[in-house]
Amino acid sequence: MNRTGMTDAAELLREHGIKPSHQRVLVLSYLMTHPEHPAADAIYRSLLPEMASLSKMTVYNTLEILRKAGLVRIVRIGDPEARYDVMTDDHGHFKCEICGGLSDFAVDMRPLVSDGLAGYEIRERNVYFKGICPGCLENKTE
Amino acid sequence: MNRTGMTDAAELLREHGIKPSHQRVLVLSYLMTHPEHPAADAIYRSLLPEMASLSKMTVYNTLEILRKAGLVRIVRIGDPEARYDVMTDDHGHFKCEICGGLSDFAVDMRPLVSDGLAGYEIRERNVYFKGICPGCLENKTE
DNA sequence: CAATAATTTATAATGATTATAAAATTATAA
DNA sequence: TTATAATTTTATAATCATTATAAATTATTG
Repeated sequence: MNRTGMTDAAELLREHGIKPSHQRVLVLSYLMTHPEHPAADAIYRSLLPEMASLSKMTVYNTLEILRKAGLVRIVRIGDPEARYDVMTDDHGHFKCEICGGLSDFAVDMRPLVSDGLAGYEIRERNVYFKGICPGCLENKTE
Repeated sequence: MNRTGMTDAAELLREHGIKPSHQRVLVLSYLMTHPEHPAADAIYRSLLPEMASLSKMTVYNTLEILRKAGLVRIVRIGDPEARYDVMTDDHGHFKCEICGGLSDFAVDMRPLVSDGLAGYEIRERNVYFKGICPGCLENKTE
């Protein structure tokens, strides 16, 4: 056991039956330490300095493996590109329509379960709001 | 005033300052009468028999105009393609991971507003669940 | 009707993602 | 260890929804 993001990620991969290759550990630990929900391309570009041989295809492959294992979730709000979110407790996403920024907010999803879904097997609950973030609101009034 | 979907759509467009061209009325009334949240291409293909000259570009243009006017909302869950939803009261979307079907369910979004969003201007609230619909659950156990 | 603006259309371009297969790495067995 | 097989990574090309552009059509106004 170790306190660095790196080995935590490796352990997490092993726990989910995924071989912790160098590239996979890089991708997962990047997601674990970057809460801004990066897109595949952003992850790729950020890791390139650390690993020049990295291919974007590997990033896509890894993200798909992580998604299937339930370790990450895809956040798709408005933009054409998918953004990735390490699975933690239920939380909502706020997308600013001006700066495009994506932030988390706490949300209790239990009261959402409605009678309209009797007979459905719910596997994932997502909440996202759109609007304007405090920073952009400030710029508008200036 | 008239009871057909057609003229209702035309009126709705006028109320929102959008000139109700034949193609725009077709697209909007199609959305109003088809609750399955069709994608742009599905709308296009469905309307082609009615209007052979229709271009897919017009469908995209119209959907963007409707979205800007707040008449429709984009639903993007998992798939690469956007699906469109006429704006009604707040409701959630359930996406079946097996058949891909999209259905609505009632949801009260008011209790969702969390203290974490103080200072944010919320313009749109979305809730979507993923899982397996009753039909696909039945097929699995057979 | 003529002139101008708005809308629609056809076509090409973009860009994120996926498919494919070759190369490299890692695991397995002799 | 060495050969072989399996897995993973990589490079390249293909796909597909969407957007850009500009020409053609339609509507509007003087």
